[in-house]
Amino acid sequence: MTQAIENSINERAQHFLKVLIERYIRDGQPVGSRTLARDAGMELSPATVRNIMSDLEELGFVASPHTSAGRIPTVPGYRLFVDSLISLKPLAELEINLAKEQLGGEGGSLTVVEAASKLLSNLTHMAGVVMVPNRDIVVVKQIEFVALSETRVLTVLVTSKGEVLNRVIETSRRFRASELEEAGRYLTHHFGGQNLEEMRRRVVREMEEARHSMNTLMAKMLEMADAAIRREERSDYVMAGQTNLMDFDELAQMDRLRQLFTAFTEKQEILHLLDRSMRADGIQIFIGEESGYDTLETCSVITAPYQVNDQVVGVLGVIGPTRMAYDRVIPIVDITAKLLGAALKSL
Amino acid sequence: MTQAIENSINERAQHFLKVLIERYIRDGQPVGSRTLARDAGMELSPATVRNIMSDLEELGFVASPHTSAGRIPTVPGYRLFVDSLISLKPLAELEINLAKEQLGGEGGSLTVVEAASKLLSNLTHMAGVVMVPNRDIVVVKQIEFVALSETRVLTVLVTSKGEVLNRVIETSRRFRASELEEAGRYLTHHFGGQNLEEMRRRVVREMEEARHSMNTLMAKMLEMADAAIRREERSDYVMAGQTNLMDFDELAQMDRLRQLFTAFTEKQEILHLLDRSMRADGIQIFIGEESGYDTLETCSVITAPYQVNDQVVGVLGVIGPTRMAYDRVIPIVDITAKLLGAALKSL
DNA sequence: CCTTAGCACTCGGCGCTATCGACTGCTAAT
DNA sequence: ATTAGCAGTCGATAGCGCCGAGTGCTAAGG
Repeated sequence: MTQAIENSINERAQHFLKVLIERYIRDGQPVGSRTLARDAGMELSPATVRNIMSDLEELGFVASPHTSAGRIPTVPGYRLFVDSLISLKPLAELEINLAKEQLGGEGGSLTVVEAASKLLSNLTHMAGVVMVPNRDIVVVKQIEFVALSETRVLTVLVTSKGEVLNRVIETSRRFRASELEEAGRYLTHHFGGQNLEEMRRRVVREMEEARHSMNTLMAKMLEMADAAIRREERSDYVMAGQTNLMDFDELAQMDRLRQLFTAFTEKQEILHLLDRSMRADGIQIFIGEESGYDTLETCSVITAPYQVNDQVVGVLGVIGPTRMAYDRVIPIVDITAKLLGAALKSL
Repeated sequence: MTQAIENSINERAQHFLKVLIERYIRDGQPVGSRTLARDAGMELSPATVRNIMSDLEELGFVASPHTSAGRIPTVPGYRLFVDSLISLKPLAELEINLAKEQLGGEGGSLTVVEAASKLLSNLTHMAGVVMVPNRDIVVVKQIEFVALSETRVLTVLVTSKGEVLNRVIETSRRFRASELEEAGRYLTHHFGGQNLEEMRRRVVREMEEARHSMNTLMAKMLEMADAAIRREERSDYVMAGQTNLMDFDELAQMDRLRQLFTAFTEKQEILHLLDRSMRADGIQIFIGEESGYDTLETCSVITAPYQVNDQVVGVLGVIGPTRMAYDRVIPIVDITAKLLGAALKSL
């Protein structure tokens, strides 16, 4: 289908579309036929360009804000651009080194995920976001129980990523330290190496069995483990540089901006989007309305999954105005994903 | 000093200042002599009011944006208002019940601190903020070490609030499980019941001693405990309703707004302010420039410490434009602080 | 048939002007 | 001390004309 459209538009028109979009991304103003004729590098008069523009408009790749203004790209225009016209700009040596440095060393108290998020926002001057691995991926390494008081037990789940999930649980009966210890050993042995999802399923099943066999200790322990898992059920993300978005004219209207920032704190919509693009492989680009969320109407989102040992463990990306320097941002997202994967592996 | 100024301004003028501020807070527009004469309820002509206004302006309590506009309150004007003129509006029964409800039950997955923050922002339509207890106050209850791998040990610090601070630490040598266990028991016995600050000091001292006595195990354990404490060195806050601030005209300029939101994510300035007001007792009000931070120039901050068992454990508050309904917000902050204290006690 | 010059037309942006309305400050009378 | 009256200030709004950028269309030329 896209093929059909692409065919219906000749080489020259595509070239003009490309130049137009590049120019618009730079200046942010509608591009007129005169400017375009000059920029395109072909010896064509503005009048001819006007005819081409008319065709492009007919096909829906460009539009004009009003009769006597130049043309600006539409969403399908951007789409065609990023899919087949764009020439990506490789990162400068300097930038790559900077990136490696920031993700490599134990950058102060920042986690590597936070560092990646900041890195994205710094390099792009937009908002950077990194989704942290969720329970489908996180593998349980160890389970411990620690008695806090007569009726309160702390459940500690240690994951393969060195993260620690903990939860305080009220219990109806009192446990001896040795009981807790044994339970921890048992569960670690039993569930170690499974991801949270698998573990959750097994725990539920065994809870059933334990109930029948009237093994109170084990039933209670399973219940506690279950509670600790539930807490981490939903995945989460780390964001940086939101305020960068305030500098873009296209987001200067308060209501838009407010919607956007509300979405950032509510998190669900963004999470859905990130989740979707984790399942797909490779770089994903959502331009304006394509994402399907009203709040992102005037924004584009560029994402890339990152992997450790050939397994996708999360996704990161950048959020900015539809009019963004795709040629620069795409490589940035791409490389950051690779570097983050490498950094995580080395942990 | 304040007394002197207050004396220099007679009862009637104060009344007019009060009415002016109330009116300005409602409408957001400069108040003219005609309106004020009507609102004040005294049988005085606009001309007389103008004379009074002139006096108030001379004293610096009001100012006019330009020659032919009415008057608006200055920071000293607001100060006098909140200090001695204001008539606080008690919360409606309904609102109090709502508040109790939201802070009482285990509101879903929200911590009570998050709930309080949201409550503040909902009731005031501004930004709510709750600072969580820091290491001066948090008391250590228990210390545990869990071996993760040959060279990595998880340090778990359990606090009196049921919070769990943990940190993964690289070690140079390998420990047996029994060693870790014993170390945990020893440290718990030794440092349990102390707050983080005390504990930190002792740990540092004992680290010195241990080094001399060449007790490697103990030295290493102390070092790990120290690392875990350091991580929690800085206090933190939870914020809600930041986006509410986008609706206020006085914050509609992007650069202001950006500064403000940057301050929210950077956190230090806000933390300083909150920290200051935790040391003071009772409700604190910072009007505009009074806070001492440029970013809060057009904002006011109202804070109240909250306590558990007669000991102040944290502080909460509201951030909004200088022109806010102080008469409503002050009681809201006050009551929320009390309710949060109560809610924490019941945990 | 594609390209191009020419031309009429559109429309946003800018600056200028006039008007209106809400105030003030001052003065003089009560 | 209070007040009416009055001149004056200033922001906000609307109207007007002009400029410039850019378009679409038409007709002529390669």
